[in-house]
Amino acid sequence: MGARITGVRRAGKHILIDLTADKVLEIHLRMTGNLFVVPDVRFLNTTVRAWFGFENGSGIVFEDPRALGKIHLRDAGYLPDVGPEPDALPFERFLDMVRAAPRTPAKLFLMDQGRIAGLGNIYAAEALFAAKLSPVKPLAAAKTAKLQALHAAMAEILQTAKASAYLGYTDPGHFGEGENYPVAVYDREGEACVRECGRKIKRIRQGGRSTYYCPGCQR
DNA sequence: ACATTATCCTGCACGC
DNA sequence: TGCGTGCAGGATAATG
Repeated sequence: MGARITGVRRAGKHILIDLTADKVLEIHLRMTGNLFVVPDVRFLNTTVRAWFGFENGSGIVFEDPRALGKIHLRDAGYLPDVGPEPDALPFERFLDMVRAAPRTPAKLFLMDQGRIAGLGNIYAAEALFAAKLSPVKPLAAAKTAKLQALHAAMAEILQTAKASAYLGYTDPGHFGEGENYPVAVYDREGEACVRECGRKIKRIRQGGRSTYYCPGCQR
């Protein structure tokens, strides 16, 4: 289309590539999507869903085995409908959000991108475990100390996550090894709680997805 | 107006 | 061995 890239930004899980002609390329990787810079766009594997070629033959490749990712061409000024990220959310404002959702289960509260951006199924579970909070109870019922712990845990977990994706591909078609996010509860059903509280991790369903938590220390 | 469920898609783990 | 089933993820549409 003859456009030039003028900037690259991120809002929550949305990647925003500013282009000339007053356009913005919005890319959401969802679960298995990934972006690569390749030296030659003539050689692409079968899981490549889209590619953007540069004048010299190199390009950006959007690879996504499960094809759940999304790409949209937006007008300049477009902003995805996501709330602030944890590290940009003052605790008092977080408290206001909590009080505004007195009946929403904690896990669903954390996963709503319109409220707070960045926490998916895995990190929401990890944040609640870190703060020793039940995934099914509303946060409004929790003590302030635990909410402070949760507030800090959200930012810390996402910071760690950005440095080492739990389910990232290091190469096209190959799961990353060794750099995975160190999960404490996610996908550990039946295993002993890492806090050695004597209980085993349970799995329940919330909003159609699996929630893992320790019934011993998350209350 | 709210809450739950289905849908998209593919690969893999599982049971028989 | 192979086949069928179900599940995983995020966001949204559709249904209750």
